[in-house]
Amino acid sequence: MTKKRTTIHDIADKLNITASTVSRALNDHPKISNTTKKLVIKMAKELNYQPNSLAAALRNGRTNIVGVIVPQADRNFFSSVIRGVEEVVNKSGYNVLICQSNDSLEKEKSNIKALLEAQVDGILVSYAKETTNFSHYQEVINKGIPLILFDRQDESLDVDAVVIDDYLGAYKATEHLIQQGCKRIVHFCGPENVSIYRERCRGYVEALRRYNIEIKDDLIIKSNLKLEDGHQHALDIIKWPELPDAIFSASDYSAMGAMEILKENGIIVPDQLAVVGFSNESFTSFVNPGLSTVDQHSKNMGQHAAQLFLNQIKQGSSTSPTKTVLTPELIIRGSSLRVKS
Amino acid sequence: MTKKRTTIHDIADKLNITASTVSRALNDHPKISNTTKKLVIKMAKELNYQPNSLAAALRNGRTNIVGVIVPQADRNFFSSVIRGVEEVVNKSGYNVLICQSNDSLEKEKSNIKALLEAQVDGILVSYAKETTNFSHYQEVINKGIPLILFDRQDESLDVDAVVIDDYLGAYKATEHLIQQGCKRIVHFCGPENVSIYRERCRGYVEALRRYNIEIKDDLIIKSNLKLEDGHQHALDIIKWPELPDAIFSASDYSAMGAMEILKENGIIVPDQLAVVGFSNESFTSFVNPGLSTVDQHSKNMGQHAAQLFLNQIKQGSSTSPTKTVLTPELIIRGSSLRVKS
DNA sequence: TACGTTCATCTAAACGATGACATTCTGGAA
DNA sequence: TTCCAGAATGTCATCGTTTAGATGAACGTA
Repeated sequence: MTKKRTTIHDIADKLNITASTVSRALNDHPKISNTTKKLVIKMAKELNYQPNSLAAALRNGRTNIVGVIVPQADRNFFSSVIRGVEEVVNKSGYNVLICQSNDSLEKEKSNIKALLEAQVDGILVSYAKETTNFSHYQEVINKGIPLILFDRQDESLDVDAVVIDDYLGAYKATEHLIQQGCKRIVHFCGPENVSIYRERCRGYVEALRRYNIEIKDDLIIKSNLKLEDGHQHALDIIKWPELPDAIFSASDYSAMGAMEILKENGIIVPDQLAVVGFSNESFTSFVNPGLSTVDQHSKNMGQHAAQLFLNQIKQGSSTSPTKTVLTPELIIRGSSLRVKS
Repeated sequence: MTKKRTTIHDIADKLNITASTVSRALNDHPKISNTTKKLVIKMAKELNYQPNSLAAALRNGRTNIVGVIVPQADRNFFSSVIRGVEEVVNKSGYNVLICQSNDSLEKEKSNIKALLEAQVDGILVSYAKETTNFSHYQEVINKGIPLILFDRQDESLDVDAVVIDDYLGAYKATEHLIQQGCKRIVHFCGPENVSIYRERCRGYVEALRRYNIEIKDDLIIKSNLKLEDGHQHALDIIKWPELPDAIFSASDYSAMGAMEILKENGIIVPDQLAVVGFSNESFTSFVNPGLSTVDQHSKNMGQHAAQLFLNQIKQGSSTSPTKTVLTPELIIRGSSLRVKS
């Protein structure tokens, strides 16, 4: 049935040498003669030898696995980040272990636990919306395992991070709406504990201020930013005595949800009410009108995060954490483009 | 800096017992007295003991990791399957290692290699569109590692599989179009080496036959089924001397691509041309008109696949492979619903 | 008292790869 | 011939956990 796997000992026996020589030959150690190396490699092929990475990992404390925790892998943004990470770390011989937190703190904790137990060599995280307490990360740091945050980061944690300039993205989006003639702009604002949402809100507020538009608290709607939240907010909004003339949502999903309800109720987007989302999810280009949004250069972010990890591995724990900020890009589509008249 | 991790030996020393007793106590071995167990567990907590799963894995040949290979993790269908798998296997103490093949045979091979090297306890795969040769799977089987195929399977491989009844899904979709009065129905047909696409094509053909509609080869368009392919096909179609009255696409993406071009060219969906896709991607409900499609009960499929894996683990390699077939569900939206007149 | 049982624990050998250190061998310099 | 340097390989302990088999203590029984 299950054949016993070949080990370096089997190879050694066949060639009348020792396992350590085989090990060194396979690792291209300089002190092993070329003839031996060739013999070993040939025999390894012949016996269909597959290294047991567990044994190696146990011995030298490195698994060559990096763990990535994302809220949801089926978001275009996160899956692109993951692809970026893979691209970079694969080249250095690492594999990627993906976990989903479903935006739940509990799941995130258990993910961290699983990754630590699997002895990954590093952990890249975009934390859950629910996460407000970071003690579980402290354990990662204490263990000396490289930790890199991407997209969602926290100032209280002194670790490497890659983020986009959410402030700038939101500023650009809001400015664009203002330039389209909008004055009463609603903002769907995400959970306060997540810094990206605080920043997006700040960008929104700042743009209004710069253009001398009054900031009204009741135009800022706290939201969980899911599709259904968008539905609900839009249902509320259409009951207001005076309709706003734009929505800037911190997420494409809630923006989409709002658009659906608006359409159902005969409110014309963008003429009566312009909409801008955030993330450049793939569906934003499918819908009609196309949903204006902010692209986050996701793959780039993944590559950056991976590079930070590799740097940490090389240099040991770096002196001071590196915070990389990428510049987002405003993508203008039909949902916010008012016909000049 | 990096503190040395506590091992069972540390616990043993503190309590003046041996490591083997500690190991057994932690594993709730029946021959260990309750008092010792309690002491060990208490001390383990005190020293913040975290088992080294690598060592355990090396010793007993099981890693408690299952590998899942999907073409693309950001497809709603696949990410739901993954969630289903996770749900089931987590309960039995397994973790899930996700790999993406990007529909490339080479990447798929390297994924398999990586999973084997990581010594996963089982592999669940939906193979790449490019995959026509299954020798890399043979190695998995030879090693005695449980292999389960989902969604995309191959009859030549004698392994457990969970699929939906693609034939039935396609039949229902085509029948629905016929009942809406369509007679010239185009089919976007995926690569022949992938059985699900063969089956979908068969369902399409059979429905036409049953309703005595002539099957015309030039209405069956071979496609890679991406968004861009849909664009291209639609561009071709609108140049035909006689427009078809419906498209049944084996994928939501190519269906979407076609809809975009049709709209741009002023062709009204569904009145002039009805469209049905396949997979129930999340965007299908966002677009206008909503895209009719076939739901594949993805989470259910993941749960089933995971269960098959667990069964194999329990029973050793099963006598004869189990093929589970789930029933798909036709979801009718605006893109295929013609107003009765 | 001698002996078998049972229970709780200990001993020691794995699992497979690695690397510091020890050993052997070769050729060349003194 | 002797000695040494350096190249190539061997020895052996180690990573942390698990487990078959050995050991020993406590108890009951004849």
